[in-house]
Amino acid sequence: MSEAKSAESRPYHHGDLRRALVDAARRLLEAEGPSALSLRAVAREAGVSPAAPYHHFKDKAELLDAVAKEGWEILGSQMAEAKTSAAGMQQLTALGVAYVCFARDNPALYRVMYDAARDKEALPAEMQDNKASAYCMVRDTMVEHGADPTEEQHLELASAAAWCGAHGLAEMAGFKQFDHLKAELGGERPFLEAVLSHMGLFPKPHHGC
Amino acid sequence: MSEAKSAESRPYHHGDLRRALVDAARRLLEAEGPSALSLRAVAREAGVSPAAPYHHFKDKAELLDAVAKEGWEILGSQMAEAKTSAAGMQQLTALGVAYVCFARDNPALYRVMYDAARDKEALPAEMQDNKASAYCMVRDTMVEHGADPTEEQHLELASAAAWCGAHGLAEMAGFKQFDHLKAELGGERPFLEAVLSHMGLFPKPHHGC
DNA sequence: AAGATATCTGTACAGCGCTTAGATATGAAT
DNA sequence: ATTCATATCTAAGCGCTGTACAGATATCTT
Repeated sequence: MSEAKSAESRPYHHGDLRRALVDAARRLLEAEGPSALSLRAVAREAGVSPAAPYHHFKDKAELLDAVAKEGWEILGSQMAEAKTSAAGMQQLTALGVAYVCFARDNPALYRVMYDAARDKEALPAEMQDNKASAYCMVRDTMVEHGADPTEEQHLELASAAAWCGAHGLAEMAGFKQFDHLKAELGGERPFLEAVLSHMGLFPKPHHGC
Repeated sequence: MSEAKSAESRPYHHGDLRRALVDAARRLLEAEGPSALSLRAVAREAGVSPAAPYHHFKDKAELLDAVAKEGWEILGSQMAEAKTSAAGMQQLTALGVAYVCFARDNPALYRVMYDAARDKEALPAEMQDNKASAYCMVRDTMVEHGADPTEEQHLELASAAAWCGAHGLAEMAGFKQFDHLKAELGGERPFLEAVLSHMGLFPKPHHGC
């Protein structure tokens, strides 16, 4: 777990402590969960004093923002990859599956991503970009496959609804209490796809019924 | 804000400190938000020493569990009331609206309710009861209005999907970043109902399309 | 009246986020 | 090469947190 360049001589100036801190944070996050993510623990993991991070981040929240930003980046790229590996209308389903799978496979990171968005008037610019690009992929894919791009309001509504549904499912998928349901429905992927499909969001983004 | 029976003589034994602590916690939660909910602050608000709560709760999490349990209780009763004030298929919509409205009007409490459920193998029995009763209302209402009660799997799926959708929407409704969308769609209720209805969950819980 | 028990206080400890003052290394200008 | 401004780090410390423990005080049982 520990970095610190194996005890001996780390130069006084780290080189790229900012990067090292974000990496340390993600390492801790994966290993110990979100509750272990204290600024001091991150500094420890990176092998520096507890005050060092304050030269690279205004406070703890700003460090977590940097972690969250990388999360949105990864999620975006995974969604993009999922989209190319499907065709036609199923691209939307693929996006939804990719979204929820990401949340399931990186529960701690996923929580940091949304915690960073809570109680904030606006997101830091770079994080907003990464998040928006993931969000727009849903919208764009809807347009590419039948949705009317001139019906702006309906399009926004459909995207928002899809996003809400995916997020809700993503959160529930992380709850142990849903395990019995997942089991009943035969494994996680079927559960996931079943709910997504039942939501009627991804396979049928058009109006009417 | 402060309790403490107005400075002078509170008897050494409180009478019902457990109740007082939960009330103090909910008061703090509403006034200062979830981040202000420290055990010490709750004890202060109730006018007792920082160690006193440990005679009524094993740790902080158990106090929050008690708060969360009351949250599920309130949510359940509000959903029940909403159901009676609607008829036919619209009862499901009413349930969804009531759910999301509760989350919007009690964002801090809503967060405590779900935080208490995170990373737990199983919920404390009483909380589980309150939560399950809210969950079952959705299921029951579906059965009352057209869903086939013998198709157990599909029913579970529909309920789970509805729950996921409502939770996702509830969370998003609490995010400031969605304000512009809400505004565009003309106020919060229309946004809420529009998304719920678009999700196709509540108004049409039956199969097929 | 006396003792067992439940409830509360006081004190303490380690860990937290964050601030400040001072040490050390780097890069630019001379 | 020397000097100096600046960037980056450490050490120490403040007030907060959750929690443990010993002892005080009230209530209950007999």
